[in-house]
Amino acid sequence: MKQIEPLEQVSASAVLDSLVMAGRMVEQRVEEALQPHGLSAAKLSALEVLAGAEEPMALGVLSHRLHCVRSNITQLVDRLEAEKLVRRVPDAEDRRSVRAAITQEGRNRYEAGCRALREVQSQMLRLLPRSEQETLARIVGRLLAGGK
Amino acid sequence: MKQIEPLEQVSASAVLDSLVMAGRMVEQRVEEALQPHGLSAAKLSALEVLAGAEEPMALGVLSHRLHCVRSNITQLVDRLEAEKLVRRVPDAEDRRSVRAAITQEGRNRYEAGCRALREVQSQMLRLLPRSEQETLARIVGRLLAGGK
DNA sequence: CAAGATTGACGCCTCAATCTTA
DNA sequence: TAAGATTGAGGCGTCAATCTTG
Repeated sequence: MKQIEPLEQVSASAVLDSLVMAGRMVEQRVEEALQPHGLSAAKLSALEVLAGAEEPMALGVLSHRLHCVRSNITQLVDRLEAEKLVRRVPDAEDRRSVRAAITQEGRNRYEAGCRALREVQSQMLRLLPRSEQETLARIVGRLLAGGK
Repeated sequence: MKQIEPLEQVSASAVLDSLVMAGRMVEQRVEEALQPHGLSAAKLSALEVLAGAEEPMALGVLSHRLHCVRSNITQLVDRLEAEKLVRRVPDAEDRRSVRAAITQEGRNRYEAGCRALREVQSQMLRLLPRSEQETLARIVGRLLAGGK
């Protein structure tokens, strides 16, 4: 007879691997949904913050809001500016600072991107009954809370 | 009185956002654990496949195993070769093909990386009781199965 | 000096174009 | 022609070094 195997270790890492794969799958689907609109998740996030702001926002502030490093924003805004979705405006009060202002074209693209995003999101959520969505949110929330 | 708000849409996207964040958190922790050993998740995965193979493996085969594109492997193997963890060897049978062979140094680093990986994995899994690990695996599995 | 932003270099991923061999 | 791999360009992220301004 075959010995019972100690599956804990292997199945344990499988949970985390699946979690990572699922996260990537969601990201992938979002990127695909945004692509026809000439947007990416990174660009949409930046536009979302800028669209919700009252005035042009300093790049340092934007980097905090997007949980990334300053130099990342420099390049992201470079790309957004090249597509005329955002404009760099000087800050009169602090001449070290550069602010990003969303353009009308930026707002339009942002709205279109949002619709595509909501579409693909509800499509994915249809894969899970409401109760499992709540369970997933709870478990993943605990994981995030525990993660340093 | 304030109207009851339709929270379904916002809370729905929050589940997916949390899922993506959790996946990234796991990846982040793995990268941090591997960094002291001069490894990344991408490098470790490649070494894992090569260490488990009987003979040097064609780069095209490796790219299939790692679910990525050929040119990605070209560069990944470039970096692994620069660190002497892998060697490119010509294929006598098909001179178009290049095979990657793991070196002894590669095997040593792979073993060290594996230990660090298991360590950080069990550390993260301690955040969830066994029953929730199983629930998470089931739900995430359904999501992965449904994702095209 | 410290805080803004930028630059350059790199990791890791993609795609399109190219080169060599089957 | 098609199948191997590579190259070049670009997106998105990091870090270290630099430049300007406070």
